Amino acid sequence: MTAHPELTRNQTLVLKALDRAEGPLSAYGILDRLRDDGFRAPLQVYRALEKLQQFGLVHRLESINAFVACCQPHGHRHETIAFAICSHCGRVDEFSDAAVEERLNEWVRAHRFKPAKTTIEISGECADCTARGAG
Amino acid sequence: MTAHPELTRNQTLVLKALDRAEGPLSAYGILDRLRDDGFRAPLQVYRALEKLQQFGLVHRLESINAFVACCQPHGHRHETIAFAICSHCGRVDEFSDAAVEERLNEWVRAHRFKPAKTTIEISGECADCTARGAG
DNA sequence: CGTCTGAATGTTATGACATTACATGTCGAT
DNA sequence: ATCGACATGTAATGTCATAACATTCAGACG
Repeated sequence: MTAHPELTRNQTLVLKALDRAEGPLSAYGILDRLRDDGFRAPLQVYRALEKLQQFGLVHRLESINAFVACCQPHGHRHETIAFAICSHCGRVDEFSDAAVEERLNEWVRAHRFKPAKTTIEISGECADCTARGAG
Repeated sequence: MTAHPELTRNQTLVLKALDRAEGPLSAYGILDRLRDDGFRAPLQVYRALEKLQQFGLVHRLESINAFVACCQPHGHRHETIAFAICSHCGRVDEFSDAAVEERLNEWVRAHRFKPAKTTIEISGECADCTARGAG
C-alpha cells in the first residue's frame, strides 16, 4: 500500500523541488525552478503532480492553489489530513486527528454521501510569526 | 451580530443570482447571469462577493473555486462550517459539528496558531447520484 | 447651498492558475 | 518487429482573480 512504482524523471524533479522548498509552491513556481532541467510547459509540472498526489507523496492546498511535499510519506495512509497554513511566512503544518475524521465519517454515513476527497485547511498566523509581531 | 447594513444594488443582484442557482456558481458564472442587469466586468462580482462573505451571507468553496448562498444566514454565527460537495450534480450540503470544531481548536491552541479561516470540504457523490448510478 | 469625504461603482488591462488537443518518444510483452 | 500502455513535449486556450485608475453617489458639516 505504501509502495509505489519508481518515479519517472519528471516526477522526481518535481518532488525534489518541493522538498527543497520547505514551503508550498505553486505549479508555476515549480516550473520556474525546473527551467534549467528542461521544463518548458505547465503541463509537465501538473502531470507529475497528479501522479505524486496519487502516490501520497504530495498534497495540494486548495485554499492557496499550491502544493507541498508530504512530511510523513508513510506515517499516515489515506487518512484525512489537516493543514495549518501560515499566511505570513508560508509555513505549513500537517496533522491528522482521528476524532475529526470519525465525526466527518459519521455525517457522511448518515447522509449516504460517498466521499472522494476531504480538505481541511486552517489559514492564519503561526506561533513564530505572531511572536515576532507580524503585520 | 447577525445584523448587517442594507445591501447595495450590486450585492443584492449577486446574492439573488446565487439564491436562484441552488448550487455553486463561479464568479464568472455569476457575471454571465447578470449581463442583463448591466454587469460588465469580473470586479463587480468579486467586490460584491467580498462583502457578502463578510456579512456571512455567502460562502466560498475553495476546492472548486465557486460560491454559494449561505443556507442558514442566521443559524450559525461564525462557527466552522463544513461542506459536502457532490461532484456529479453540484449539490452542496452545509453543516457544522461542534466536536470537529473543538478538536481543531485544540490543535490550534496547542500550537499557538492564530486561525483566520477554516476550510472543511468533502467532495464526492451525494446519495441521490449514487442511487441512480452516476458516472 | 457648497464642498468634503468615504464608500461603491465602472472600465481596461493584466496576472495567476489549469486544461485541451495533438504529436512524439520509450519500453516491455508477445 | 510491432503492438500497446504510459510518459513526454509543445502550442494554444480556457478559467479564475486582482491592479490601477477614473467616476459617481450619499451623507456630514460649515
